[in-house]
Order: sequence, then structure tokens, then C-alpha cells
Amino acid sequence: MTNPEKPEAWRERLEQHLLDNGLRMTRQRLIIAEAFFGASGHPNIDELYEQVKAEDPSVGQATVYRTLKLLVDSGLANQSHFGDGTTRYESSHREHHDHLICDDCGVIVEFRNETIERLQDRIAEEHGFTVLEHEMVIHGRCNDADCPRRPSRRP
Amino acid sequence: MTNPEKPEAWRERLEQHLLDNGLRMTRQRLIIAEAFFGASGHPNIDELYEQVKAEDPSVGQATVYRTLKLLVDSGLANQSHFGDGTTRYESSHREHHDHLICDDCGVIVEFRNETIERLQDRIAEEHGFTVLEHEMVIHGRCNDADCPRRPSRRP
DNA sequence: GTAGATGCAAATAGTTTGCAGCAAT
DNA sequence: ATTGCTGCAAACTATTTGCATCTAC
Repeated sequence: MTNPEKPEAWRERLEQHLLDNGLRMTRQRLIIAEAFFGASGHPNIDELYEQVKAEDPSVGQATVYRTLKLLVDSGLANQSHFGDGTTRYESSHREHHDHLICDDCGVIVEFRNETIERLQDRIAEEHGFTVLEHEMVIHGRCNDADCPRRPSRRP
Repeated sequence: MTNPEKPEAWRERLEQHLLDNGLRMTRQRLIIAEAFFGASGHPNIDELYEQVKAEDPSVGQATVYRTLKLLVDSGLANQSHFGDGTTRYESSHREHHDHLICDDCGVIVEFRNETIERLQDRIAEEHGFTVLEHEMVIHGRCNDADCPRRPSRRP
């Protein structure tokens, strides 16, 4: 799967972060990071844990939690909350974007609107705030012909 | 405190909702609703429960949860999530607005921007979605002179 | 009288943490 | 060798739920 000749950008960034903070690269962290960066969509801990277990059943769930926290701290991952009670993660190598989520089928549409981005910054500035991050989630119905119109727990 | 001659709007709306759905007005529901509508800011269940206990220590926490769910169902309350792990509530009698929160002192600034509101609707429409609701939270630092620059759990 | 509501405690669900042993540097 | 890391289980936090009892209608 992975080409050993061409280390991906996330791996270099992760190793640099570990180095900078006196932390260590481990087999588990590599497996978890590979699962995360190879995943599509917005996996939560359970979904990542399932993938990781398939690769190596000896990895514990707590390590998945700890590693995802590490990825967030290192700036390689971002958290999102879509209302299903779990924390979901996505790679931060892409530009910041917001989410549109169908409450019936759980499909997630990502979008980025420059006007909204600019307005958010301006509004924060007007109130004297320095923006750290912002999260915007629009909940709705996707109205797709094949939307099962059922509550989904798997965005 | 409360003027018995002038029932507040929320009370009429609540009683109508109860009537429409074959539900009942109880002493507990009244106490909890009074605490909620009398509260400022964005209380969570624990904060409301403390207030309610001061009024009547026999009320159980589960009833506070159940009553807030009732208020949300009846359209009298809205939920928000500010990242401290709890669900916070606010009266929905005011116009929809978004939140700017200081991650250091926990202060919450409410704002409403018509351009953003319109853009959210338009973006959803462009993707074929029917909007149910949207939540936007900007996290940052308020930069106030007296901002204690400490993690607060009490927005 | 009857169906809905309550308080309590137990159950869930997601996440965190203490600790003894393991392993990367 | 040292210190960080891991798996496991127990602990925690927020919330929900089963049930016997109570109460608004």
C-alpha cells in the first residue's frame, strides 16, 4: 500500500513534532496515523480503532485516543462535532472549511466560502478577539432521491 | 419576583404545547422553566439544577434533563455546544445568533450577521439541502485587560 | 381512575487516567 | 539506562432509562 520510498508529508511533520517535544515514534503511532491519513471523510475514534485493530489487534483503544490528541496538538488533525456525540477528526492539510450535514442520512458536504471566512475574522476583530478557530455546522435535509430519511450515526 | 397578574409569554407557549400533546403542567416543570427563562447567559443542566435545587431540593436532576428536552421540543429553547463537553441552552424567543467565545476566560459574545445568515441559506440551497438549523462558534481570545487567561468551564 | 410525570439508581456512551511492564532513544 | 509509551482496567462525565410511585387532569 504505502510506498516506502516516498514518505508522506504528514509523516515528516509528525516526526518533527515528536523530535521538537522529546517524544517518540512508535509502531502504534505509525499504524494509527496511517489509518487516519488514509481514511476518507470524518472518522471518529471507534472507526479508526476498528481499522487499526484490523492492522494490529494488539493496539489498545486508549492509544488511539492518545495518538489523535497528539495529532491535534501537532497541528496535523482538526476536531469537529456533528451532533452524534462523538468527536470526529479530519486532516488539517487542507484549507479550513465548514460542513453541511444531512440529519437523515448523515452525508456530509464540505464547503468553503471566502465571504463567510472574512466576515468571521472581521466580526471577531470588531469584538477585540483574536481568532483561534471556528466551527460552523449547518444541519438540514439533503433531499436526495436515495436519502434513506433515517437517523444515521455514520457521517 | 414574578408578577402573577402577567403570565410571561413562555408560559403560555409552554402550556399550549403541553395541551397540544396531551402532556401536563407540573410544579417541577414550572420551577425549571422559571429558572431557565430567568437565567442569563447559556446555562447547562448542572447550573440549572443548582438553581432549581435552591428553589425545591426535592426535584431530581433527571427531571431537569427531561424538562429541557421538553423545552427544546416545544421550540422554546435552543441547544448550543461551546466545547466544554456540556450542552448549553438558551431561550429561543430572540432571533437566531452565533457565538464568539474566549477560550481563556469563557466570556461569550453573541452576534448576528445578516450576510452570513443569507450565505448559509444560499450555500445549503446550492447543495440541495433544506436547512434545519445551524450553529457557528468562533473560538478565540478576548484580549480583555482583565481576561484571566485561564481555562474556564463556565461560559 | 388513568395516563403521564417524577425521583432514584442503575445503565450508557464517550473519553480519560493510574499503573506496571514494555520499548525507543 | 532512561524516560516515554502502551495495554488494561478502572474512573469520570454527561446523559438516558427502567421502574415503582405519585399526581394532574
